[in-house]
Amino acid sequence: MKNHSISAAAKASGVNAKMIRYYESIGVIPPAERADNGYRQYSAQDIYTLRFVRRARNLGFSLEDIQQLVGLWQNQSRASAEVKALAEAHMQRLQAKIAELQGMHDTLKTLSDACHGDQRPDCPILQDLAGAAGASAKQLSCH
Amino acid sequence: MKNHSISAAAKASGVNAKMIRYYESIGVIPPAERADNGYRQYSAQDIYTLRFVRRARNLGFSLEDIQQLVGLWQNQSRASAEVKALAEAHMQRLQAKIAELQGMHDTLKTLSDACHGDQRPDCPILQDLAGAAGASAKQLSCH
DNA sequence: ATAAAGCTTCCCAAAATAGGAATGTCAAGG
DNA sequence: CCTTGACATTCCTATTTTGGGAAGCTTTAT
Repeated sequence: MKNHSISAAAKASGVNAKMIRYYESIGVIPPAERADNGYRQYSAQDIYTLRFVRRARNLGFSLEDIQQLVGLWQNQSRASAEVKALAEAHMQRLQAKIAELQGMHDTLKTLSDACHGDQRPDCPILQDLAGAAGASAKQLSCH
Repeated sequence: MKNHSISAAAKASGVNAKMIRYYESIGVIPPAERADNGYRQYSAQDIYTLRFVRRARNLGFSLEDIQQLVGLWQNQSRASAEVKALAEAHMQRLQAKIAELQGMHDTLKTLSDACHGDQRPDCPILQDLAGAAGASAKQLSCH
């Protein structure tokens, strides 16, 4: 039964109505059926799919990934190995990103700790960014 | 002496010529002086500034932040406290992002470990994304 | 009947980077 | 002197995801 309006589907799924139309337009979800007046209609199953998309977004999957995942999810005969491979690839991307951010943080921490943080203009953070010689500058140049 | 072309400045600073023009257009760096033929000219000091921008980008500062940092950097009388505050605010953002990504990773790891990853279509990852009841689903709904 | 709310499509914006087109300038070589 | 190639300029377009808004139609409620 396709009896939910787009705003009802939005509320039930947690996906903004604007985003639902966008996801449809780029093919992440199949085009919604239309009522006689042209309004989009959503079934409970459609809303499950939307919730699926939102959860995957919350896990940081790109819409491109999600398009694949939705396809696998709606395909009864898909192999779980495919899904696992997608998940593991995404985990690797997450780990790389985490390591990168951690490196940034550590470098900033070193610089910030060395900065007296008062009214004097002398500041190791800016000195380092300016390319002054020194240990932390070496760290930076490795990026 | 402003005697470097934009491509020379790009090579020396590590900032793409296209990006140099973009940074200038949005005011991250001041407008370059022009030679008689209209070409941009860069001094060694200008190139230092560009390198400064690149390093701050490598540390993940937004161009908005960098615009402030460049201003502070070029201002001889700025207080190091201002710089330190910017750096610490950025460190907090980094930590929050790291925690978020780590949470995503941990959730995916739990799901992936539970997935047998073979030819059978039964897959806990998809089940969870679909909103099936269970511990990991509860985790997800907290996002 | 009229007003409010909801739906439609279409346009525009953000941030940062990249690619290309059209045009102009400079230096070297035939 | 002229051509060629490299480099410069500006302007347009695209990317990704989300959001804001306008104009116009439909439904619902008063």
